[in-house]
Amino acid sequence: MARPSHPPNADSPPKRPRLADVAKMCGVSAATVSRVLNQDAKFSARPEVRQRILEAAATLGYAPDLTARNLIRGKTQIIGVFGSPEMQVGEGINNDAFAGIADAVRDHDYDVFFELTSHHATDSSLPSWRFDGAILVQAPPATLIDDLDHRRIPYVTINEPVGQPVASILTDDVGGTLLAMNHLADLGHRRIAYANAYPGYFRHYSITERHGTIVSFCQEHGLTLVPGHDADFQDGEAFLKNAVEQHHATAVICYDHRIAISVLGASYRLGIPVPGTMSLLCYNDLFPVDRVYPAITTVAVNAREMGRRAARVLIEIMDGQTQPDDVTPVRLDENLIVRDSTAPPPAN
Amino acid sequence: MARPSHPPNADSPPKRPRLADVAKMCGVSAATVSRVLNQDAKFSARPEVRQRILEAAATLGYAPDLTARNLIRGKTQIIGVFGSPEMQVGEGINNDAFAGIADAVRDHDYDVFFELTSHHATDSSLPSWRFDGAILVQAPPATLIDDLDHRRIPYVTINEPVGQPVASILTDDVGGTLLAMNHLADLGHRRIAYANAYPGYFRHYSITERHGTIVSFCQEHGLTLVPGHDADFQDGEAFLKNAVEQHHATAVICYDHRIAISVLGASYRLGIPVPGTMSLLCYNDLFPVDRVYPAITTVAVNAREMGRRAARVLIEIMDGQTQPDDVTPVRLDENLIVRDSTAPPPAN
DNA sequence: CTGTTAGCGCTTTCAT
DNA sequence: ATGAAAGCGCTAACAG
Repeated sequence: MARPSHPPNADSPPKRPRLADVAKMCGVSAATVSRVLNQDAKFSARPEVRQRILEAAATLGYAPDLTARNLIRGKTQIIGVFGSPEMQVGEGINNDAFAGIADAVRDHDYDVFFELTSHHATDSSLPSWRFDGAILVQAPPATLIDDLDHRRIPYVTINEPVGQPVASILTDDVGGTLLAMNHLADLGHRRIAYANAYPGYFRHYSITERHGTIVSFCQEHGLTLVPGHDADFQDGEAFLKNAVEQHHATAVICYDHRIAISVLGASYRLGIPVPGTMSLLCYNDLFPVDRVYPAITTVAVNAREMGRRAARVLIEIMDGQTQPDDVTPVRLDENLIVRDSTAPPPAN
Repeated sequence: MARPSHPPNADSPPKRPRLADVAKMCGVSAATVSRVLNQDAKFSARPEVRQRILEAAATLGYAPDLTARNLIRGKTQIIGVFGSPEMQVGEGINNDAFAGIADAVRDHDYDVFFELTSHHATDSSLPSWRFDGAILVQAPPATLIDDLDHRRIPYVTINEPVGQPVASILTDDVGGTLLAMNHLADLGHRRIAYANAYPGYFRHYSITERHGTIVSFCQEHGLTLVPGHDADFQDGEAFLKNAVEQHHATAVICYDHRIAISVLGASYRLGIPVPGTMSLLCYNDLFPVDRVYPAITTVAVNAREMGRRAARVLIEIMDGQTQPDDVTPVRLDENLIVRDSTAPPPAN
């Protein structure tokens, strides 16, 4: 049983109505229809004609072909958002960054699209699309960057210093790490462990920045960074057996919230009280760090603000309000949010 | 230090090179350039000419204007993905659904874009763009659906039965709920509590389906569903005080993983052993249900497969391989994943 | 092998 | 107040 509107042997392939169809139906020219439908300001049509056009358009179900409109206008009013091929939209801070982009764009006449299919079988990296601007979230493929440069499409980068963007928004991981380390040092911790990134994580400057800052802080302040800090994170229990049981760390810093949750789960399995025996702290103030028990102290990356800033700068440039003279990389502060998982080390 | 490529006082606004520019530079026609650059199969150019064209294009930094190409080809090869205005891309099962869409599209000549800015200040709901097809993930605004119908753009819906899609992919919440209930009943639970959705959640058919199925299962099997099951979820501790401490439920089902995490955290604060005193079970097999302690038993919605199926069907229809005769709503099975948070009720 | 020509569907002067 | 006409940049017949 076929749908009435779509007979299988359709003599008339359901073709979308054109501007000319509406014009013909009303006995006016296409130009007039265009002007009426676009509510052209400096133009008034006879009410009777206007009415006829509106009705005809509705009857036919006319909708303009945006491809044609974009061609003649020379722009699409679309901002493309791109990430690395491995990137998950819901992963880590990305979701917040997107929300920030949406915040900034809300009152402007732009649409924002995120590409879901980063890696293509096809050769060309840019999609069959024309963007007026782009936002790059975390290391997109080099070919994409080349393509953007090539096509003279302005772009800003979030959380990744690549290409020749018109602006670049980063987060101050060094500063955030210092907040965390000072917090632990102030509490009296002297033996620290660091649960580094998962091996599967794509390389990111935050990995080296966080680790490097922790290492140097410990050196400068005479703290002990127990072995294992430079290995990829594999498993919560193995990590704690080494770091806490064997090397007596009293505080564990995790590269991100996911690792922290795994470590916290492992602490229960091994019977290590948190924060009694071991304090726990991680980067990324994301679900579910504030809902687990104990709630986890975190270094918060303000990803939403990063998204906002990025989109705002890009829009200013696209609207011609700003010249992309120099790329001034913005570094946003990170915050320390102290919760229940950090406390002074055990007395013994 | 200004960028060499972008002198601040540019007399020549950096205009993108056109096909004609390349043609002129090579002393050939635009058509020839087009054919060479598009690697037209049934066409061979003199190697010398081809070489000249390639070089000229590279020199000028030529990239085709996709808007024009799309106009003449009459299609964009783009699939748009839309969600409700409130929807977060990283929220719940969305991320998996997107991954599934990407899976399916990978080997096809389509690009997929997700709209990040659902609610516009402008009147028109569809962006200034032309899609060849669309995938709707969770109740998009009615105006969008009208627009799609209007523009004769085929679309499929995921997890939301709306509009007149060419296909519709749903999940079998009734079946999943029965798996969960039977599991608890088999373990010997007789007093069940249900932590329903947060008030902020946008309405979704799963809310009524899950709740309704639990209610009727309890009735039919003589189980007690303790009070509070029809109220919005507010707070883990308040919920447990009522459900477990006051009404002696031995098992708690949560509408989703987020609520389950809150309830689990509250169980620690209130000193209620899980699963010793109270079993815990939730929908959505998402981070971090398998990493917390105890790992949570879940009803898994296969969102990735939903995304795959949706995209696959849509592509088949867009490629003309399938006629959208009747919309046969697909209902995908849910799975029960038993972990450590469910056990027989206490003996007393 | 390659150039010429005719549009794709719409917007926008320039006339009337 | 409205129509005619000229493209936007590219591609695809159709010639040669």
